[in-house]
Amino acid sequence: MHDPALLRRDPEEAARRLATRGFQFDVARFRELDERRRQLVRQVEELRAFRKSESEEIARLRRAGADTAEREQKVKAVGKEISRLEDELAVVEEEFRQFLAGIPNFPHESVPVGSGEGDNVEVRRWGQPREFNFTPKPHWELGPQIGILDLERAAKIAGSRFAVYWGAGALLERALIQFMLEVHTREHGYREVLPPFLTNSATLFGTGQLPKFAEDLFRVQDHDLWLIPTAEVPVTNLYREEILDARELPIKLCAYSPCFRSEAGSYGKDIRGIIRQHQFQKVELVKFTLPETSYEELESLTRDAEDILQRLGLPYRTVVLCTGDLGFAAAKTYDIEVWMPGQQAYKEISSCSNFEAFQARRANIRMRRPGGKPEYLHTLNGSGLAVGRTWVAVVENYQQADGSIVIPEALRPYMRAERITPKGELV
RNA sequence: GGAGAGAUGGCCGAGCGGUUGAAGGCGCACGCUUGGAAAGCGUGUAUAGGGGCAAAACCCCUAUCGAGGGUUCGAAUCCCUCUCUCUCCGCCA
Repeated sequence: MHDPALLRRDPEEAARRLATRGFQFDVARFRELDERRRQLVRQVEELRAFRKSESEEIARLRRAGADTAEREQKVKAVGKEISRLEDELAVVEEEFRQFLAGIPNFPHESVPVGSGEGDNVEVRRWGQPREFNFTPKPHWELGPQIGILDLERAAKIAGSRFAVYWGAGALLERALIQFMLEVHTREHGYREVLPPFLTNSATLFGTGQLPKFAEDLFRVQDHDLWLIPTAEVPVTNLYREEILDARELPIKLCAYSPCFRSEAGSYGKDIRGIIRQHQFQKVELVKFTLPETSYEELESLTRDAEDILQRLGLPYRTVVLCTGDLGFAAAKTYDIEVWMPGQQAYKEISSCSNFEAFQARRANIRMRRPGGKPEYLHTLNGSGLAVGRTWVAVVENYQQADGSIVIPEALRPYMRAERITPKGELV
């Protein structure tokens, strides 16, 4: 959500900035709604001021014993006019609100201009993809082969885009969650939080999923409740409608949660394996920061996510998304892509974004500096990391010719094993 | 799920349908006092929208006492609906 005053000051500039990300901002429509709204507000307020003073006058006259019937009639008529205008204003305000809510965030000036994925820019690369002396298998072959991943039974009990993990596969998932949370809480300074996995629609509005992207979500029947698509949603909204003490910023939170996505409109994409699921697990990093430090914090948040891959010895590259590939609420986003040898491709495993005040304004999250007025703070988040995809990366990168999987050093304390055998056993 | 009680400013807590945006207290800020501090005294201390302005300071207006609606010339105060919290009962991991 944008500040209407800012848009009013220079709508053409706003339109120009939004055009870089492929959004057409209707300047005339904005002007019309804004004008109309302010005009109605003025009228209503003038009438209310009149009614207020007249009512006080009536009270005075009554105490003095005078007849006030005539004045009362007059004020009554004004009251009718007020409610008529109020109804009209409510319609205009709702229209204005919806119009504003549908405008995506401005890209930050450092974001490369481009029209889509192809224009994203690689900013760094870490690790050498391993040389295999055999042809590495994709996880959807290796996993079922050694009995740690079962997509057929998942389809039976839930449908496509679900997975069942057996034995060492389930443990690997659990160990990854534990490992990530431990590193972020004990070494990167995040506070762990375990939020609800269902939220109401006001919460989803705050982070920008609603009203525009309802079709990407699962909704609970007969309740105002939705399955969260990411822990970003409940965690960012923890401080909705609150004013935080600026001296306590930055606030750094991390949260494990399952994530649920309908994946409507991604029918052809990633149909094999578990890269794109209706349900997956993720450890999320969320920050609340001062406006002047949010870009530094974006850098360190991205590094915190990358650190997990480095500790696991998984090669990756980091790209900055171009204006055309940016998500609705983001001003700048880094994607971290991990090397998947079975697919011979880098695959997104984390997305780290600075939303500046865009979410804060929607969710009304503010902070106050000592002695100052409330100001909107900046919100950021990133995956640290997507657990299911990390599972895939470990399986594909650490597979051996015989079908066994070497467990990365960093995970061994959590799995109490060094290897998953070709039969899916832990040794 | 059933019955009852409640929701007021950063916090606690008053509040006859009419100068109540809201008493009082606490907290906080500034000043006086002090060698310094405490105590004491004084002053101040919500947010949003609109207007005066192109802005800031400042001034004016309007709204807000859980949310929405209603009654009334006028609602924190009366009525209705909803949400949340607490207590008891039932059910349950």
